[in-house]
Order: sequence, then structure tokens, then C-alpha cells
Amino acid sequence: MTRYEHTTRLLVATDCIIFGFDGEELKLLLVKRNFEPQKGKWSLMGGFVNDDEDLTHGAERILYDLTGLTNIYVEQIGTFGEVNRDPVERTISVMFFALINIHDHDETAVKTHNAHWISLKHKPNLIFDHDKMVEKALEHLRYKAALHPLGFELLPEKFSIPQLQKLYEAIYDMKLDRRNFSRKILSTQLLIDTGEKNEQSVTKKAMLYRLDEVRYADKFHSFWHFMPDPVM
Amino acid sequence: MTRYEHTTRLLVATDCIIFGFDGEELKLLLVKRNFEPQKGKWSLMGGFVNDDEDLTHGAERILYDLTGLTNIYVEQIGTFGEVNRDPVERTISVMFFALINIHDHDETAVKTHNAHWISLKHKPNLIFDHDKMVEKALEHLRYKAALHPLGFELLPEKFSIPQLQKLYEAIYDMKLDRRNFSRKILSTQLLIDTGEKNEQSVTKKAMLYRLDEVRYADKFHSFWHFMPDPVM
DNA sequence: AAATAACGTGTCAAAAAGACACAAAAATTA
DNA sequence: TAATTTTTGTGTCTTTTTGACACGTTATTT
Repeated sequence: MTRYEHTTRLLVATDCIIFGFDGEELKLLLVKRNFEPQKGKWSLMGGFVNDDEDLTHGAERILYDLTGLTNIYVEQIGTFGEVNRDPVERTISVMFFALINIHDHDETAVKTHNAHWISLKHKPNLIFDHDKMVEKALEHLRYKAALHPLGFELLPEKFSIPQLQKLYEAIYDMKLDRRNFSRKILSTQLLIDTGEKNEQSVTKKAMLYRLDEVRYADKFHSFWHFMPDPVM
Repeated sequence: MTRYEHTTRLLVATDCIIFGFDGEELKLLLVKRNFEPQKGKWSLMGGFVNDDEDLTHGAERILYDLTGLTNIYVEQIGTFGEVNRDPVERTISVMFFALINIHDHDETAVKTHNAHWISLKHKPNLIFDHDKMVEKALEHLRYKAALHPLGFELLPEKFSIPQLQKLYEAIYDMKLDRRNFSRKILSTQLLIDTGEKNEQSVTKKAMLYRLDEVRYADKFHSFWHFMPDPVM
């Protein structure tokens, strides 16, 4: 037996929902298409899966093309396959969710693809079912970040607790109590005091921490409660 | 534009990981294959996605074929697509995770497909990457059931708290404290006292509850803590 | 009638969470 | 120079939740 007979083969694509954080707002890396179909419209970055390529590799290839980065935090978050989701031809799309430090990507690579960082709050309508994809990814981010120390992936190597809090506030679009947040984060013992301070601040300079990589890897799958109440 | 040119099309399958509970053990519905490839070996129930069929419909079709049931709790849990995962021909497989009340399916339909309920603890090795699929599904079940009131899907309409506890103990393969478990479950206010008692019991008959459907739908996405400690 | 097994409810101390106060650091303003 | 403002770090207090465990009840078995 070398091939399944009498079965239909379908196009398989991967689409990447790429989140970034600029210190104030949660952003998405979107492309303004200068190719057909739907030229001129906004969309997620995606591409077809090659014959000799794993799904994950396909996503990583796309992410590298667009940002010049490897070692990105990537996670598969599901597959959309409605018959008519792509008007051109039936296509199955495997979604990947990526978190990157926004100040850490290759700007020329981004420009080449006509890609832009756009605040989630001002997201334009996207092609096909990409709006639903973003919603699914945001849901996933909110779900996961409430329970796991995921946020670090969006911050620079050294960061302060107030920075981390602003990130969480952006993700959930709500205000948190400074003191309780700090207590919770520190109680995980994932943060190592670097001894340095955030010199960019204009008032009192916050202490900078870095992640305890060993503890992080070790404890990533534990449950925490970073958010005060049910978030969904 | 009517078709994407110069792109590879791939086989797309769905595989269903079907969980059941018999009051004591967590079980999987597996098929002993009487067809090629890998005839005689155990596998998950699956099939190829038709050209004119959504992914979810494909999964529901397979589940109906096998169990005669509709309205099953089904969730997509990811897609495996490694290049060589199927030795016959490259196939992408979308996994669906299903929870059913084990006493509630069509036995003849199951027999027709040469399917059997097999305790998770005595699971044989499966074909292709189906072992990895089961592991992924179990991980998902453990993750989700720790936070959401998911277990009810595996129980009959009327059930007692001790029954529910045994289910959780089977899922996590650990013992729980009767009294604390009862307190936690009741505090969710998802259970309605039916006034009846479990007449099958030989000693003191436990009170039977049913799910508060409205509250359940309303609160499903809230976070709870059904398990005492991090489970993963 | 006593023993055994399973079930329901209650108590208590420790831990965690939420609300809030105060003091220190660094720039700005009077 | 001194007062003001903004941001940050730490602490306290009360309420809620958790985990550990005791006791009485129901129904069968010995």
C-alpha cells in the first residue's frame, strides 16, 4: 500500500497570530496584502504547508521570514476548516499563536512583508476568518496567562514588576491592585533581582528582575492565579 | 482567481479520542482494525475529511457512526502533521476529544466497527502516532477538568457526589478527601438535589443530583479549583 | 445485636486573597 | 531651597478558602 485511493486532498495552510507589547498596549503584527487575493486588505501572516514540512516548521518558517527571529514562543491553538472559509479554494488552516518582545525583531524583514504592529484596540477587519482567529488567540492568551507565567515572553530580558503588571492589565483590559499583584508574582519565586533599576523611568526607578529560567521551565505547567477573578 | 496554483494538497483526517467512565475506571473506545493498513492492530476511530464537510462535521459523523449518538461533548484539541506520521501517505490529522456516558451508546454500532471499551490503564499500543494523541487528550482532560465542571459529561443524568468523586479520582489517578471534595462541588451551586437516592448502592444510599443546566452553561468558562494541587 | 461500610455534615487552624496605609525615591514646581 | 507630584516598595488587617480531621447516620452483613 503506497497511497490512499479515492480520497480528497486539501490545501493546508498555517496562520500566525503574533502578539507584541510596547509597554502600554497589546499589539498584533498584521500584513497589508500587496498580493492577490484580497490585495490591499489586512490579514494575518500565513502560508501553505509544504509537502516535506511539519506544521510547526511551516509556522516557524513564516515567523522567521517576517521577524528574523528564531526561538519564538509558539503554540498551536487549533485548526479552522470550514468548507467556505477561503473563497478561492477550500483550505484548512492551522493556527499558531506567537509571543515576541516587540523591540526585538528585524524591522527591515517586517517592512519587506508590508507588515505593521497594530494595537489590538484599533484592529481593522481582516480577510477570511482571520478576525475569528484573532479572537480565538486572544481567548487563549487570556486563558493561559491567567494560570501560567506566560507574560515574560512579551517583555525584554530585564523587566520591572510594574512593567509586568501593565502587560497583564493590557491583556485583560482591566486595572489591578499594585500591591496584591506584586505579592502574587513574587510568591512564585520565578523572579531574580538583578540589582539594577529601570533608568528609563522619570520618577522612582523600579527594580529590574530577570526570569529564573530553571524554575520557569520546571514550574511552567503548574497552576497559578494571576488574575483576581474568573476571566472568561 | 479560482484556485491556488503550484501548491501541494494533503490528506486531512480526523481522529477521535473517546472517553467513557463505568463508575470505576476511565475508558477509551478503541477499534481493532479489520482493514488495511495495520489490520489487526488497535487504533483510534478516525476517517478522512470529505471535500464538502467541515472538520467538526467529520468528527461528529465518525462519532455517530460508531456510537449512534448525537449531542456528544466534542472539542478539537489540536492537529498532528508530522511528515512521516502516516507511513502510507502524508496525512494531517485533526484530533477531537469526546466525552460520553458509557452506558448510553449503541452497542451494535460499536460491535460493527469492531470497537471496544478499554481501560486507560490497560491501553494497548496503538498505530501511527495514536499513542501520542491519547496522551495529548488525557492531558487536555486533566487540564480542563481541574478548572471546569467537565466531568458531568461522563456521568448519567442523575449522579451522586461520591460517583463524581470516583470519576475525578480516575481521571487524576489519585485519592481525594471525601469531605473537602463535597464542599467544593456544592459550593459551585451547579448541582440540584433530585430528592432521590442511588438505589444501586449496597450500603447507605447516596443522594442523587442533576446538573443545573442554566448555571452550567452560564458558568462553564469560569475557573474553579477542583483539584487540590497543580496537576501538571 | 454488633460489626462494617458508605454517606452527610461540622469544626478548626493555616494559607491565600482582597482592601487599604504608609514611607521612600526622583523629578517638577513654587 | 522647600513643597508637591508621581511612582515604587513594603506592611497590616480582615475575610475567604483550603486542607486535615471527627462524629453521627443509614443500611447491609455477620
